[in-house]
Amino acid sequence: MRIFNTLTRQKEELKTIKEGELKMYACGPTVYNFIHIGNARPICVFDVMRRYMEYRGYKVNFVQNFTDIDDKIIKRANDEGVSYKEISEKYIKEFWKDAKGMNILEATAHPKATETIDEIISIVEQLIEKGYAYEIDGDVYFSTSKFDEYGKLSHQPLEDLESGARIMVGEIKKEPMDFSLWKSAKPGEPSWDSPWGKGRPGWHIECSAMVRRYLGETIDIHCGGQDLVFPHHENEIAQSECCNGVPFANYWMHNGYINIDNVKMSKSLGNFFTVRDVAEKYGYEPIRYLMISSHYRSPINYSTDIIEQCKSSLNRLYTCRENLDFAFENADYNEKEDDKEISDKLSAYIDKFKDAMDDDLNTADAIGVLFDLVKDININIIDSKASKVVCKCAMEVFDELTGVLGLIYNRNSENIDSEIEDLIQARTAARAEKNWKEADRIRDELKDKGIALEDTAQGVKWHRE
RNA sequence: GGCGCCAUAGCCAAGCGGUAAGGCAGAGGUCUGCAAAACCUCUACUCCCCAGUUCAAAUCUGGGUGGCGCCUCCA
Repeated sequence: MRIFNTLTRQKEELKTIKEGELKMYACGPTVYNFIHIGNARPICVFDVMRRYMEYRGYKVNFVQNFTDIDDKIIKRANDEGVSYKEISEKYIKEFWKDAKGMNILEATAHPKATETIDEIISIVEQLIEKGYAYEIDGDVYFSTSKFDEYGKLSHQPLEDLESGARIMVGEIKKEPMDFSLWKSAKPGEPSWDSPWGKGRPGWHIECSAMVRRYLGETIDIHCGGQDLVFPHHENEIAQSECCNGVPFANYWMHNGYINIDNVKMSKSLGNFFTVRDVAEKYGYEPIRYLMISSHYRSPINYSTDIIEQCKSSLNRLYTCRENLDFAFENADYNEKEDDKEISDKLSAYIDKFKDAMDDDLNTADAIGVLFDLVKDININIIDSKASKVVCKCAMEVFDELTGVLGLIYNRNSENIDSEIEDLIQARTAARAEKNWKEADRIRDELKDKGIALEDTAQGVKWHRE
């Protein structure tokens, strides 16, 4: 497998530290609001990465954090007159509702910043001890000029970064690019005891601490959105490598943005759509589909048009899978002469799929393979009355590939109500009598109940809309 | 100013040196009592423009044009 490494700006063969094992970390959301679809991108993309690596036989140790203490959370808590914890817990719960909706698998661990305070303090102490950090009135800063390699991820020398640096009001630090490791508590703010008095962690240090605690000093892949390259990931490297004296992450994967009218979607710009709102209108499945329908490093321009197209595309996949079930039920058990030939042909799609995924997680190409498979299934299985053996094989290949992408997960497998069953039977009877008017009336009635019917040579097929 | 990215049909999107995948939408047809689904055919002589390299370029090089991002919290 080759992946594009932001550190070297090229595609590299992925070699994990320990053969057959993968340690990956992805920066998670700051939980002060519902997630927007820009946040959904890394969540979906790296979920696919994790699924694919597991599919390829890796034991994946995947950690994704929650930033549950931060200026924005505190502000929101103050605005609503509740504790910061009420805010963070509420939005972690909402996060999971959306994540489950998008078929995101739980990572190995989902640590919270506030539960990693001791590890954070330990790293800050070590950084001060080694001369990389300094304390001023209860605040602790990292001294960027002490780390020669600062800027290696964003490929920007420190001097260039400095020219654009700003100093926030109230910050007292030695140099403009120095960043906060520990913030002293202002009156009324939540705080933790530390060697520098009461305070709370800076943003960047959390990830360094959670990586070290849950994955160790060096990990295989660190993932996140492109907007985290600088300063967040740059700072994580500085902290971790200065503290631990070993490389922090061997590979860095960064996903592209979701744009609105070609402009980056972000909470600060206010041009965002929450996952919840989009899901309520179109369902969660098209959101996931959208995220993996183009290469993870390319920008995606979001619009209602696009999400509707995704929904239609997904329908083709769902229909195929349903037809496959129907074909299997109605197939005869007898094996046929060309069964093996068809099965081998179907299996060939797996290799094509892997080729696409091995090339820097080319999910767009992989989806293309999936649609080729669908066409093949439609022609050679569903329309050709294939044997049960072949139907089964097609189902396995289909489920295997869609499973890696996490697609096709909300299938209606629940039993049909007896009332609806009666209606379908009544309609079948009407059709037998060529009473088309009554048959169509029942079909319309079922449609109103959300049940769509299809008359096939093998009988009536139904699905929920 | 520094560092990058992108430009492929009406829309979305692969391809990254060997003669334009796939999906959505649209048109016609097959099947059907009518539908639906599926299938078949059609929909980019060409990949923003101009040079160059090459037997061969959407793919490489140079120069334009247009759009975007990071350098401030952000996925």
